[in-house]
Amino acid sequence: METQESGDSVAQKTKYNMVKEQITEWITTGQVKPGEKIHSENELVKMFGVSRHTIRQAIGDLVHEGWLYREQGAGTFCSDRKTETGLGSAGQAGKRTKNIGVITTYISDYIFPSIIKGIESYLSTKGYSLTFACTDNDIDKEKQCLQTMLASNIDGLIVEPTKSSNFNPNINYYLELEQNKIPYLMINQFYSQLAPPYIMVNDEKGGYIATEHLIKLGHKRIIGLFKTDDLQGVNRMKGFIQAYKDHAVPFFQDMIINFTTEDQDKSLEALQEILQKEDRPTAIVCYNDQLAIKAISILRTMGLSIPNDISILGFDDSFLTEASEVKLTSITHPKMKMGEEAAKWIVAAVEKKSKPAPSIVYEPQIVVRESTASVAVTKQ
Amino acid sequence: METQESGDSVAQKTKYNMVKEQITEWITTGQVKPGEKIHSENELVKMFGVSRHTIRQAIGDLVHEGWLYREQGAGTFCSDRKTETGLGSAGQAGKRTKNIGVITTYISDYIFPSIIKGIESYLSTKGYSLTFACTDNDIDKEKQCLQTMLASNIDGLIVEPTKSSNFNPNINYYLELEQNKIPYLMINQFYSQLAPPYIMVNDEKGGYIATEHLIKLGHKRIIGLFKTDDLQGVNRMKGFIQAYKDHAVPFFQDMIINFTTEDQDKSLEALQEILQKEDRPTAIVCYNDQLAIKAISILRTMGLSIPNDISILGFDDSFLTEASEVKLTSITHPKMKMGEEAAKWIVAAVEKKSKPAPSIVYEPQIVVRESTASVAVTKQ
DNA sequence: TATCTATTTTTGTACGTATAAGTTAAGGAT
DNA sequence: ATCCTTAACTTATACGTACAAAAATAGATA
Repeated sequence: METQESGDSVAQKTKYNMVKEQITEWITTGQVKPGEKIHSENELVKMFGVSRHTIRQAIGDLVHEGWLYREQGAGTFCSDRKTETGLGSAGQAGKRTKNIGVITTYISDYIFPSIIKGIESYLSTKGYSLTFACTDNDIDKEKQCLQTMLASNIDGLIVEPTKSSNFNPNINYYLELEQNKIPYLMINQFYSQLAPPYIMVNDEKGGYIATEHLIKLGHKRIIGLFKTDDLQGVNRMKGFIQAYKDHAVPFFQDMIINFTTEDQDKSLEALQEILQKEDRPTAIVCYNDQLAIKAISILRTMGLSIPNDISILGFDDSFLTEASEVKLTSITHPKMKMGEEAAKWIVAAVEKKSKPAPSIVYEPQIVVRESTASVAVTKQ
Repeated sequence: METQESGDSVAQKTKYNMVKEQITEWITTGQVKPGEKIHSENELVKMFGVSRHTIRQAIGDLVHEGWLYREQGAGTFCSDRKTETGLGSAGQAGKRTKNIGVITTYISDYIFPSIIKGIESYLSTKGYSLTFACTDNDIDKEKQCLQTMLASNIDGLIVEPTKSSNFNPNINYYLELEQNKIPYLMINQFYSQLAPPYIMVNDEKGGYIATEHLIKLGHKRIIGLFKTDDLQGVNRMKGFIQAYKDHAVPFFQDMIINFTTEDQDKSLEALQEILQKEDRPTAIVCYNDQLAIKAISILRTMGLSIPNDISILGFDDSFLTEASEVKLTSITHPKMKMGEEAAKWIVAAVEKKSKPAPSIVYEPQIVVRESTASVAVTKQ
């Protein structure tokens, strides 16, 4: 054996160390840039004339040291490891909390539990814990939530924006997150002032296909109930109006009833009034299933039958669509899947600081059940 | 239909992950203390019946995560990574996280969002953050949740026990909490092996008054559907039987249909069978509103009218009681209030370590709606 | 007793093989 | 052109083997 001297703080002359040195050289000399793919394991096996096991050991080390990251089935990539050069060697000292914050507008409401379940189920498989807060759609409470999140040491944040259609006074907290290099992701809606990464549903299209469905069934007087303090409601309303336009159905301003978090009940009163008029509408598009269920309850007390007298349609395709006797036609929302993908996104952003990972927009679909029918059946 | 599945994957069931879990368990439960040597690789090979490669992969991961360190020729040792958690209680330099952990069995299910909302709303007023995890009523996942909680620095823990009627193998984690002077509180149910502080509903009384209500309406053949893997279901069943006894109504064993988390659907099939018999029951007591709604759906398909042909009754007085066309008679559950009081209790326990603060038992009440009626109206 | 030596134990490096699981891209059907 | 299936590619897991290097142990010797 001849490996005696060699001064050695230069890392022992093991094969896997030589591979490591070569790969780090590629990175430090810029031959491989952040985000770029390096050679596959099999290629490296041939290049270095060593076994795959040795290559994997080298790459595994470099992943732990922050030089590279791997994606099963895709390849091994160079990471943008400028942030934590110190932590890599320090090791122990770094507080590896593995903690993701989640802020939603509501919790007890019907689709949020599914979203959170999706987030939680993914995070738990990755050993992350989930710190949760909700704003009750109140911007003061959002500020408080953001402060709490910043005080605890979260590695990433998933936010559902509060009152996204209004100006948001808490933008500076999000900028603070950016400064601290804490990635964040918005779901369902986003603050246009920020241009953040987001995962959401194409709500405008949802509103469009919902309304189009009714128009194609022959309806001409369709009422829309929309929430206007978040972008989901505003976008659904946009699609609603667009469908009217595209199909050349006469549209009047009083076919839309707007409401906000604070005056939700008044919208139902307004609906009741309109239904008592002479030429009452033949269909209703509701902001979501929850509102639709309430509307159905009112329709019942008024002695109107669904869908014979009037068609009604909700959003989010929640379990409520099946709870009522008349199964509710609705527009899909990924819910749990959205939660999972949001969690996946944020973990990826936390672990490999380089990857931008694009925003996601889900295309909604209509699920036709019993609550909508052709206007032909009704008296018209 | 509802896209439920796919939520599981308990940290992926790879062999090396199982080895990792076992070793981290030794550490978190204090069976191996910092500086102590763990079993050698060859011993672990025999213990787990896996190859040395697999053992090395598991240990390698744990070394990178900071749980262990290795010394060639000497062995593998537990590292003293308690620097952070230890400091937390010591209070040095005051990084008061003010963090409360919450573990529930479910999240998307109907009453849990309300409980969590109650907890969150109180904690936020006190400046605490909430770290959340759920077990899906699976003891393996409960173990994982407890590990994650112990790894992050929580000041207190609120737990809804998983499968509380069975023996629980994770007791040692709760004992570890006690050793670390981290207060915890159980809600809805509790592990009798532990005698912990708890906040729950008198479920036996709930089962009793529910059944008594039906008996007083003249029903004599009342079916009970109860979940038997948690104490809530078992206690409700106890009350059910007691009511039969006290009112001297003939009781037969086949008047009870039992089910567990895993075979919930079979109970509904069993119900359907019984309903097709000659002397079919005139009333049904359901474990909770969720099950009652499903049962109602079955009754509808069988052409049975509620409450004329059959009375039905649920538990928890959830929003589901109002969602259906026939409003559901149910037994109250404090839900959000329970969450608030649990949060209040745990914050008090964290801030003034002296106060024991007694356990709380809520007395349930019956809310009579339209789904139960006197047997006189029916044919009998 | 103290010290050196040989043996054993334990981790480290390195090779081989096989199968599973995820991603991507090409090709075919609609 | 669009959607779906298939195949090829890539990483992930898991089994096996062998030998090297460092430390601990036991035994022999001074």
